[in-house]
Amino acid sequence: MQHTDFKLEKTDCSACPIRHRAVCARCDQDELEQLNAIKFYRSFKAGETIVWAGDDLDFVASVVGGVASLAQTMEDGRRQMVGLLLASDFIGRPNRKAVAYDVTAVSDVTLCCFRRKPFEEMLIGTPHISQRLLEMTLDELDAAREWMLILGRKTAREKIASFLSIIARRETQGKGGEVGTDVVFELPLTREAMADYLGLTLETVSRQMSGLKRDGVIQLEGKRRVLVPDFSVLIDETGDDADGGVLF
Amino acid sequence: MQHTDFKLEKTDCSACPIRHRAVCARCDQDELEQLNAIKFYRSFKAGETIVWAGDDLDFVASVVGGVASLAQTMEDGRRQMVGLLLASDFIGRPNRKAVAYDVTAVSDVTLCCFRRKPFEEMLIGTPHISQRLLEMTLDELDAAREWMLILGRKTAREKIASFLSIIARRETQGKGGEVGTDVVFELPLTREAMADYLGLTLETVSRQMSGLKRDGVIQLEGKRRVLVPDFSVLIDETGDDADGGVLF
DNA sequence: CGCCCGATTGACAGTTGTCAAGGAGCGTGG
DNA sequence: CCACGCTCCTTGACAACTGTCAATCGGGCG
Repeated sequence: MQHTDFKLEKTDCSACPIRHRAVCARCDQDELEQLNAIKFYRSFKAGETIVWAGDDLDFVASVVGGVASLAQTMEDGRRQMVGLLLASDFIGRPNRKAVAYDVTAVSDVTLCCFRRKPFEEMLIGTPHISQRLLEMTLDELDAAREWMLILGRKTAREKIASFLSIIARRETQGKGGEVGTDVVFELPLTREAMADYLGLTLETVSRQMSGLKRDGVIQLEGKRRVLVPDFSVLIDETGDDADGGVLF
Repeated sequence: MQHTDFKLEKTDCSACPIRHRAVCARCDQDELEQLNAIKFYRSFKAGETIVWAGDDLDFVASVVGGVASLAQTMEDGRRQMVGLLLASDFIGRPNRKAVAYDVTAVSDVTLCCFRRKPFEEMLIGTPHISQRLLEMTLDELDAAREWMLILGRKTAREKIASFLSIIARRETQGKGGEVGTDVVFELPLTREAMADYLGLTLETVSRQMSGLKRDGVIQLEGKRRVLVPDFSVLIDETGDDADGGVLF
């Protein structure tokens, strides 16, 4: 999956596509140069594991492009995704080398990695970074809590509708979201990964996708491209309050 | 439920039972005095709502004693707990007055509240607080992710066993955890609240509790007091790896 | 062309939810 | 002092949703 033409060799932050959203969002020129000195890029192919749960990670990183996941696996193979990392999201926990979850490249992924030790030292003296990191962590916590409602209380159909609306919002943000226009987006996950995200089996995911298609809530172009004729209908299917915020 | 004899009038942080674990854990004497100037105590009776989702909260707070919950409710009444706040846990999000979830006193609760505005200002210039808050938020995020595995992939019986082991760990930590000794603890939640925590119905919770009791995994003294004759048997029932860390 | 991976669909089973009845503990008031 | 009512909990019968197992489909690639 081609996510970007960002060059690994290029190290100038000012050209970085996530410059204004990542952990470095509030940094000034001087701070960017400090970060620049401790950073390096790494890429992973779709399906590759970035780190296994329990292993040490010598860096922390921002996702520059592509999609990665955090997941836990039980002894008997049951799997639950616990984080879906898109562009600008942060990987790794400061002051703790050992990672708690398997980190996997869902699509081809490029990371902007910061060597752990100097990053942790910088964190102490650079409020622009630590404040931004706190804010991002609080956002992730909120997202995790929305996700918990989905996992604990929603029906399979509501889970799928919720997932589609979450992806639609993320993928189309920034792009012109004209009211009344069809919403079209690409699913970044296979049916199996969707199942891991939603606490379902891939068969149930497939059936519910077919059901939403049969009922005209969505249309499919191929397996991955989704078209939503009326977004409010999709929202109704999520089970959430209709007034849960402005659309786009 | 009597959780503490901590006096609301007493304002000296050095006598505070959560002094070394809360958001103020790393503060020096001077910083404590600054916090002291902007703090006040509030108490809530079991069952009382502290704030409703969507309302504004003019303070942030630490739980001094008792148990509170964060929960979301769907239009049709389905409810999912998304946070269980015990002593030293933090309530409220800096720089955002509106709360996202219903905050409820599960037992009688005492809060140490900081007026929002001055706390937010202090956060900027006091790394001891912001660093501790980041650490606590990361811990909460990890807890939320463990919880997501429980909600998404575990059976009803595994959910109950997982919940019991989580509570046992929290309630008995600090107390002498002699290996081989029976573990005894008090459930802070009703069956219905456990159901909201675990994404089950209260009937299923009740049935699984009875099942674990029938199979000798736990014993019940009354409805709320639980005795675990062999903690490793309980761990087996959670479905987690046995080597998931040292007990206690 | 044939293989392989991901996706779809069907038949059936099993876990959990729903609806309903009843029990246990506790405080209140006659 | 005991009956009553209340809340919380337990248990049963049945239904429904989702999982399991299995067969098949379709597109991409060697």
